[in-house]
Amino acid sequence: MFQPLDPLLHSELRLAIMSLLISSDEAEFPYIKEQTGATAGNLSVQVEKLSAAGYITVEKTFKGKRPCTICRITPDGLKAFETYIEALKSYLEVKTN
Amino acid sequence: MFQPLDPLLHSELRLAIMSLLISSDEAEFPYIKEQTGATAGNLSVQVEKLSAAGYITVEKTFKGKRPCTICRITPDGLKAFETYIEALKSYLEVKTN
DNA sequence: ATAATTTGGTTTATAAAATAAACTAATCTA
DNA sequence: TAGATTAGTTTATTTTATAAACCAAATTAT
Repeated sequence: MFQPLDPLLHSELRLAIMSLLISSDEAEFPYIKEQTGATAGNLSVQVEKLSAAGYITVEKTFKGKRPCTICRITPDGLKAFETYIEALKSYLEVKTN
Repeated sequence: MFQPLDPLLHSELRLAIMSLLISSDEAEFPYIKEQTGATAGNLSVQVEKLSAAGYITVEKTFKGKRPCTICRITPDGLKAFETYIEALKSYLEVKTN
């Protein structure tokens, strides 16, 4: 009937992060922060969770002299996102039986 | 960019309850319990939250001698559900800009 | 008849999650 | 060189989800 919703993706901020990374393939921490309106602390925690799950990679590099954290979606992350959307449909479609 | 997701609906169980009520317009507590696979306790709590928000009504009646709790969606609930789906789309569509 | 079981829940306690506040460290600017 | 800004992380707090424990009535078995 209802397919389970991946709890890692069923979160407003983490879903927004994944959505951004699907669209832009790679994004810097401050950009994600600006686009999502999240606080840096919250974003840091959620990025770490997605990274720990293998849904995104986090590269810590430099942009000139300043630190620069770049996030990218992984194939696993893309797969999980697609599965999540499919699962969501089981909640959104009107059942006829 | 991203539209906020009504936290009352952005919950696996509450979303399932709302989904059932949209499809069947009216449903008994044990039926919802069976369809969602939720425990009675969890279901009771989430039904109460939806009821407190005015998204559903809860009628406590009897079926023969046994108590019977009937849930129905309200116009407000339907509206909120539709708004939630629209908001979700802002996370699921691939952005081109 | 009464003891055990089932039905239909509610209340309460616990575990997990989201979020913000506080903090660190380096760089830029006045 | 003092203050402000950037780029985050860590930690504490609040909120939420969930299950366990509980209650009451009805049904079934002994």
